[in-house]
Amino acid sequence: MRSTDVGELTCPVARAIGDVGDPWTLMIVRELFLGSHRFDQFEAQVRASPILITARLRALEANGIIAKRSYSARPLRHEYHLTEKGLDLWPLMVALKHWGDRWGGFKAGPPAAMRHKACGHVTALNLVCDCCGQPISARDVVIEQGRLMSGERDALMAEKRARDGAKARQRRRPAAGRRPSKSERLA
Amino acid sequence: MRSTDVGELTCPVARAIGDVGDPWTLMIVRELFLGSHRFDQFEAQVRASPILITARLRALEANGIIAKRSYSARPLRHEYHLTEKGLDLWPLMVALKHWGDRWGGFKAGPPAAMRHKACGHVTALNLVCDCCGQPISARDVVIEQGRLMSGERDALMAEKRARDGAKARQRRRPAAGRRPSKSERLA
DNA sequence: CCATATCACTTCATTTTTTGAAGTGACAAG
DNA sequence: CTTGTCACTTCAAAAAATGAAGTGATATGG
Repeated sequence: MRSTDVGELTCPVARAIGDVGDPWTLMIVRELFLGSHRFDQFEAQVRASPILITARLRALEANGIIAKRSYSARPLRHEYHLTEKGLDLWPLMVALKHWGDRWGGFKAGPPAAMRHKACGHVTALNLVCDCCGQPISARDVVIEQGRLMSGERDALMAEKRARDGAKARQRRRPAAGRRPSKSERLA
Repeated sequence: MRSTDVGELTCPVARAIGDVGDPWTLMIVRELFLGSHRFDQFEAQVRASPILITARLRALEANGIIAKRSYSARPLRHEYHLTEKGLDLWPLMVALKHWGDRWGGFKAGPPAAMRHKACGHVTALNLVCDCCGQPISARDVVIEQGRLMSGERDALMAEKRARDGAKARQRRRPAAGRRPSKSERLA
């Protein structure tokens, strides 16, 4: 399975990982939220080879996360901007920043801050329950998988068991034409 | 630059990406939050080759995100558990789930839900300002980069300009021993 | 005019990483 | 003593990434 194929799983987290769960893609999205829109800015800040940037920008565009906007007709040039789908990745960026701030080893404190326009204060990640407004973290919730998702997960484990069983059976009744084992090769 | 080297940048988001911004790593972290702890569960659910799983688990352990816990002495076997640092990735998972739920193309609604133990209700991502408690999204905040971070970013752009300038100068005063250009190769 | 610069890429040889299939070894259960 | 479980390792072949160079349209300054 390719890492881009994880998006085919019936799990929202896996779907998201399939679309944006790649380091360079995430770095480009970070750049977009920091206000970069042009190819050369991505090249300078993301520090990946141009062929990589091109490929990732095309994929992001194909997935509707960014859109090209022309800013010059002659020569034809465009900028890349986040769509609504792309802007909705903001909580993901905030979550990455929160974790990086806490565990990134910044002795002198966070290298950047987010100021809330409405109240004027510097703000940080604060996740609260949709319903009661209480702050929530991993231990405050239970995950309830729907039938589709749990069914798929059970099937994946069953498939693996079947594969492993078949492999063991074949080992005990070795057929012709297989790869010689290490001990056989050494003999 | 390697994608694992983005963690050397002075940006919390980049640091986080360097540690966990890889599809397989994210998938393993997802599994841990879904309650998987063993190698064969990762193999079945993440669907990556075992060598990949091994490499990622080792990296996660080296980074202090997971810890091995032995559950059987003979044969020696261990499970992998999230440390405090790992558990702090929960908001990241919630952010991925939120985005996947919304944009993953699930026509029949989210395949899984999070129930808040305290209030008993199904909850979803809800980011609020630390200070005033108002919901916040991308447009409600301004990013304020510290000198360290903005200085580094300016330096990166300056370096690129310098490289590009040198490249252009060399093209105009071509030296011996360089790679023949396409037109020269065709002639 | 013409050298220089900007911007958004493309090309390509070499390295690195990943895949997929098979193998290994310790042990447990029937 | 046969079958199965679990946690990996090995390896060749395929795919992806790196790093350096090249391209082409156009602007800008002298």
